[in-house]
Amino acid sequence: MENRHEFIDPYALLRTHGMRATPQRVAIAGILLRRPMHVTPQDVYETMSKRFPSISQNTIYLTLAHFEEAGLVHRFHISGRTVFDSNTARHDHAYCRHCGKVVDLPSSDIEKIPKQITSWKVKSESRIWFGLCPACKKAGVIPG
Amino acid sequence: MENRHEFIDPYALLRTHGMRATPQRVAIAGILLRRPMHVTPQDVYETMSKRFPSISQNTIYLTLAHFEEAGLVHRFHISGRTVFDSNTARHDHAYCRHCGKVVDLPSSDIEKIPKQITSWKVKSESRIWFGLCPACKKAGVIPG
DNA sequence: CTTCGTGCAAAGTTTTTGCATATGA
DNA sequence: TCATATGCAAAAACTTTGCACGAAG
Repeated sequence: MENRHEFIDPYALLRTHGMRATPQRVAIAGILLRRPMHVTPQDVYETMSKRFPSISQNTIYLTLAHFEEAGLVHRFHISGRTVFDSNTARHDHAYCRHCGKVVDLPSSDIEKIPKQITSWKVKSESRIWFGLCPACKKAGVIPG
Repeated sequence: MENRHEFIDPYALLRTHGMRATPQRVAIAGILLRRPMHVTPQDVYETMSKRFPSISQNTIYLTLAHFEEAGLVHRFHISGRTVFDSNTARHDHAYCRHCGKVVDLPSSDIEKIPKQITSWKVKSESRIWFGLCPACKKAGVIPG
């Protein structure tokens, strides 16, 4: 979160962003504070269910949306899946078509906005490389 | 389809790609042959339903998958939606966060594959610019 | 005490699957 | 004829919504 890899107290982080620090949120923040930094809502739900067996999907989605709004995570989409990324700095991604692994890459050189959309209000840009990660490549997997 | 803007006989196109030319497929090919070139499965379903009231989602999905496999269209994802693109040449996209409009852009300069993924088998790359199209920008819309 | 978060349950979307019938080549 | 497409129906996966209770501040 916020690209800090050192320890951050989830409770304090929530409070400084004006969010109530419930046990569920502290736990979700704890997940997002560590690597891997790319999780789907389902990933979070499964992890959280171990510690909070009665937690609801609703709580996961609402909490992730709050975190996003507070700027603590970024939401993006790869291959139809929603992914939350605790690395909020501008960067590109590589995505393994077989195992779904996501890897951060430095952002491409900033290029000027294409002339076709100079009349747009451009907010962001995303670049994704698709392929097979070394493990899946080695396994000879032939993805769809 | 195949970046041809001139008229192409959907029937012949299907046959030359080894696909049976059913009325449904001919009609779907007809949709994809014209602009706008970006459609979701739901778009296709709604359009097709007018002419084939009993057509099923199943047929839409299977047909689009066949077209994709034949190389007649490309499938990609923007903001969590599946989009089929009849422009199969390499290119980038701009996406309006408010109205969902998709615009083709020339592809970015081909850059060398990032060194972090030189051990991957890279298959493709996608770049999307997000923002507000001129109409939505003018309307003062403030998207999420 | 008051607001906000949570759990529960239901519904909405999108996509996939299974199978019997229909049809193009 | 016969492999393949289609329609129908159900299921699966993901996400959103509404509401009453409970907990944080």
